[in-house]
Amino acid sequence: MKKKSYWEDVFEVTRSIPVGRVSTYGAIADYLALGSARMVGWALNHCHTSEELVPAHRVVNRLGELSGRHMFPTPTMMEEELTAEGVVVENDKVKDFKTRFWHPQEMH
DNA sequence: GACCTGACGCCCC
DNA sequence: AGGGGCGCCAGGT
Repeated sequence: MKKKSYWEDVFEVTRSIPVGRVSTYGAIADYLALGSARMVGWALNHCHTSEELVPAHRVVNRLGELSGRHMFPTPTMMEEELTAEGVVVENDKVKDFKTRFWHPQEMH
């Protein structure tokens, strides 16, 4: 069976996140049955290895916090991108995160 | 080959 | 409600 590297799956799911919506490491990990949300963060950390652009800024932790913002070229880039897409970011946290939350299950 | 760290999450106090 | 600790998988040193 052809088994793509799990980070490829993470990239695909991440790219499937609609504009203006956000997802969480835990949701993606649960959807892909990775068993650990850390693997999602780790995979996105190497998202630059993928030739396809990965909207990693749409992935936040379970609290809706931009925990990965410090890993971007600039700490404010993640917030800028989200704001540009219509997502309100307040104090490094997604406003109305509960409403903005998108689960990979929805695309199926 | 062993130990430590990491873009996290859940349980307990 | 807030803070701290343990568990998770993989990679780097």
